[in-house]
Amino acid sequence: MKNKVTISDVAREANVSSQTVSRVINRKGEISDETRRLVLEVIQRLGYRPSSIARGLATNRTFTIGLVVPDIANPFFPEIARGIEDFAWERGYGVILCNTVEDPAREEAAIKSLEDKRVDGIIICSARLAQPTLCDLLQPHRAAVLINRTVPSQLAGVVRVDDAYGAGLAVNHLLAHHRREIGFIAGPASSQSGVLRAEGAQKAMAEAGLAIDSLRKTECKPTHAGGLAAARELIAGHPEINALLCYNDLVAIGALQACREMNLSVPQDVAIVGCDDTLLAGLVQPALTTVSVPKYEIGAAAAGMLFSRIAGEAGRDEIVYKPELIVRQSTPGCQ
Amino acid sequence: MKNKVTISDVAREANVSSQTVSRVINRKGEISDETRRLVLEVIQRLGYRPSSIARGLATNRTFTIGLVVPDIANPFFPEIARGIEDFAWERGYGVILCNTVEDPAREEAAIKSLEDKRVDGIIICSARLAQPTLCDLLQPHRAAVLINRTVPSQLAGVVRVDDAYGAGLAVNHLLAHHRREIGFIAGPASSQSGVLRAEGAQKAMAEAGLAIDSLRKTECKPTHAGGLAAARELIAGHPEINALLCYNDLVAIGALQACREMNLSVPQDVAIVGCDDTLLAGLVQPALTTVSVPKYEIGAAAAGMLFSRIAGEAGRDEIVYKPELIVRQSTPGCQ
DNA sequence: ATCGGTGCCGTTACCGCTAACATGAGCATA
DNA sequence: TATGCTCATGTTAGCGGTAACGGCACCGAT
Repeated sequence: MKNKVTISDVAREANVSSQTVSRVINRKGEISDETRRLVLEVIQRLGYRPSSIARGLATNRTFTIGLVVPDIANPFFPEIARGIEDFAWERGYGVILCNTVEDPAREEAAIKSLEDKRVDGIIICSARLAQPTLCDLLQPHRAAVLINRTVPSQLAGVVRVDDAYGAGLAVNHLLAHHRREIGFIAGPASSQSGVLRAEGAQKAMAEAGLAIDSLRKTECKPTHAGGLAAARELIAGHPEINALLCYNDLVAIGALQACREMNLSVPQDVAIVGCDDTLLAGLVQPALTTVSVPKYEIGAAAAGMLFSRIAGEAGRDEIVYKPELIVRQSTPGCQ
Repeated sequence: MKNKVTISDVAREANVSSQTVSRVINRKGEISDETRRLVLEVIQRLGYRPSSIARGLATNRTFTIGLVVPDIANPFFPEIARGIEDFAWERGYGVILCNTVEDPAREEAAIKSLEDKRVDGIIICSARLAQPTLCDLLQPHRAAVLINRTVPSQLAGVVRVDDAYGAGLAVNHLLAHHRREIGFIAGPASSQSGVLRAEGAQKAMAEAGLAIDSLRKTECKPTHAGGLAAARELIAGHPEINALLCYNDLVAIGALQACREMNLSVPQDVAIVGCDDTLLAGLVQPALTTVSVPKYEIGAAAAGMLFSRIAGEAGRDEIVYKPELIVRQSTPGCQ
């Protein structure tokens, strides 16, 4: 690596002050065409690239945002990340990616480390931290947006899916096909989405005149393996179950596998509903009925909201997407 | 956002010089226990967090690396990204993620923007740029590692899969089951992996005494849709085809769908082999025979190599993983 | 008494850039 | 001629840290 060309090198070579060079780069203030051309030529010739870190120190802006996700290998998140990154890229922003691997300590450390890096804002997907901790961590950031997690709006904007509604859609679909013994594999207890979906499901059950505790519920890791284990256990404990509502598609696919192992056919013996409509859902056999959410759009919306907040503009501080039920082969009613 | 606490604030409050505070933070030089305790207490009390950007300017190190991938939404990359991020995280490094969306101009711009951000090193997955351009872009970086792309070793380390070998495995498997009319859906022409796999496949064909041009080859985007379109076309043009070797699992799943549309049964009429062994491969129906590569390990190895190069240590500058053929239901021979 | 070491800490200068103010030329106006 | 404006550029002083060096007290050895 050669020594980097600095702005003073350019200034010296072009025989102007470095302030003039700075003005040319940032298109600020008045510059004669002649000087501008000269400076640009020298920049080109020397291959000068301004240090965004020095600039960041001087301006207190880094043109970088932080993105915190539980696990980018979970197919729910890459599309969101794409939505965010595309939006940010167009505006000249970079994105620092942090995985928390479902570990609250790492989540906390990640948010702090982004603070150290002086990012202009952060987006946290599916935060798992307790509310007071989360608020404390959000506080020092210039701007923040949460995805699928709520928090007082002066601390962060929120982009979320109406999880309760989505769960209601799924439950009503199952009830309509006479599946009343519904098991709910709820994902991590720390997931707000999981909690809201449980509430939505229970509400739908209640509205159908069923006892609220008629929903068999269990927790699990939001992975294929987690779903497999949870489904085995839930079905073993409640053999009457004829439908499973799952935290996400991965969990649902784990449940699918559990059914296969137990010689239960899907959807005849057990109907299965996933969540998120990831690529997987349409590809497994039987194809998964799932509650679909617009992942890329959520990412883009979150980025948009973050930039508004960075700019200090007052805008909407909550965007709610209505999910949609995609009926496929893992539940009855698919023609 | 409150004003950030600076090192001078801490110094003033603790009644020492900021240099002393710096020494405490960085565990450099000799500090009396008493002073250390005092300083740490003040840091704690004031909630001081050193600005890594100011530090970066002073030390010329940012503790940040760049990661360039074609598309994080392609299931091949998130696991690699996880391998990299985990490794980096443990060493106190952050990762800036850039998607190129298969656009060479964006790839180029991304590599330059990472240079501007003064990352300590970059990892580029599946670079699609032409060799001279790529080399020019690598040059100014302190350290670089490429995944599945080769380049002179003083410019970058390389972690790759032996693609030719993997393609050979797949072809030999097909030939062993009397599939000689093999179509190859090669992915983007700019993908070095695609090119190497084609060579490996052709070599295996030749070794079996078949004409080298007996491999029907076509290009496509590395996506589900790309595979679907390419398979339709290839099969329509060559109805004798009884096996398809695909660029990756997504493409293979597209091909699977094309076969379904054309009423060709898999594997009886057409055998299909994917590549990468992503989560999808085991979940689709029929489950996909695929050439498996250790994605997480590749990511971790690339990060390890990058840190060695950042530290200026001479180490191995090429690591090659041998892929493995996972036989599932989309080809004959799965019991 | 002098010297050299070492433990502890402060001072100064700079990293590469920009904000804010200063300067000076040229020109129209009073 | 003096005044005030605009335009184009230079100068100064940081942003928040660290590197490099310097200073001083205290100690044992000569």
